[in-house]
Amino acid sequence: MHAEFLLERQICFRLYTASRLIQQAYTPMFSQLGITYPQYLVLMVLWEQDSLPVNDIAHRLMLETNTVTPLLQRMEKADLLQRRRDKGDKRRQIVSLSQKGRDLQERAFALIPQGMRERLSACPLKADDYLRLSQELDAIIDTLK
Amino acid sequence: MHAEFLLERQICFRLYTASRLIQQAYTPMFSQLGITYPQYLVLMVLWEQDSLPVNDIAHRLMLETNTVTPLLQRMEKADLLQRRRDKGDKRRQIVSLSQKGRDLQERAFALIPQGMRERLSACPLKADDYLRLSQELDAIIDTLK
DNA sequence: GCGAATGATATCGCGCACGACCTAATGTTA
DNA sequence: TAACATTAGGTCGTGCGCGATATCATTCGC
Repeated sequence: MHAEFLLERQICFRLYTASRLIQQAYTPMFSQLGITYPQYLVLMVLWEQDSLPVNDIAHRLMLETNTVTPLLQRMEKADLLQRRRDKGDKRRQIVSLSQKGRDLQERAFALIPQGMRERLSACPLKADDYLRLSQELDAIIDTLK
Repeated sequence: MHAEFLLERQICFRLYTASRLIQQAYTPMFSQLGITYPQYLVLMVLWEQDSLPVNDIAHRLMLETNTVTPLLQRMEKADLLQRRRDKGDKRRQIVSLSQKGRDLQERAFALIPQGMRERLSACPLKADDYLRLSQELDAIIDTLK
């Protein structure tokens, strides 16, 4: 078996697996909030800046609009946000948080970081390691995007 | 905004994004082979050891059988493998590569590692960085699994 | 000012992931 | 060996991701 064949499996398979397991670790917390991980990402964007067009949300999450549109539709049905046509440019849909969506921020603050810290407390990585890891992932992301 | 709220987003969002972008980078190569990334992972397992029960494949990929079963069914329909009942334990399905599945290994050897090396050639990370990255991802995976 | 190009969003189809639940075969134990 | 627990695998429903394509508003070139 070619060595690089295995190495290539190492990085890609580990990224894929780590990403899945992190999402699984989040799931119980999100269930309490009545949302999913991608929905949480959308909320993070809107908590930082409300009333954005679909494209802006998609770009910030590096997702396609054909992923984000149905996501937003489900979130609108769950009364987490509203969508309305831009008066100036009628192609645009402006997405804004509902009161329920805004209220979720505090509950998420209380649950998520604490929950993840506990879930990862047995992990030997230190703050420095996480920082370098972030930067290395950014390098990969910048290369591929 | 709480610092740890952002940090937590850093790691998890980056893992999620890097994993997606890597899969996107693979997609054109897999299209040439007529498979998908998860199907490639199954093939990697079977190329290493053929004729495994469903559970073994699921465990090696850290997936649930309710993910793997439909995956294997699609692969069987595509004539990449066969499934047959174990004579000894009739609960078990033994999964074996077809000739087409075996033949794919060489074509994958020729395409995938080379293709990914080119795709990531602009990435500043060196061999050492990838090795440490692998180990750090393993630490996260071991903690969460 | 009008047709073509561009841009923003939506729709459709397919293949994962996974929680919840089901079925059948095998083990286990009294 | 009858009763119960466990194990292997499967079905179903839902929510992503994303390639391909459609729709409609805006802008651009002439």
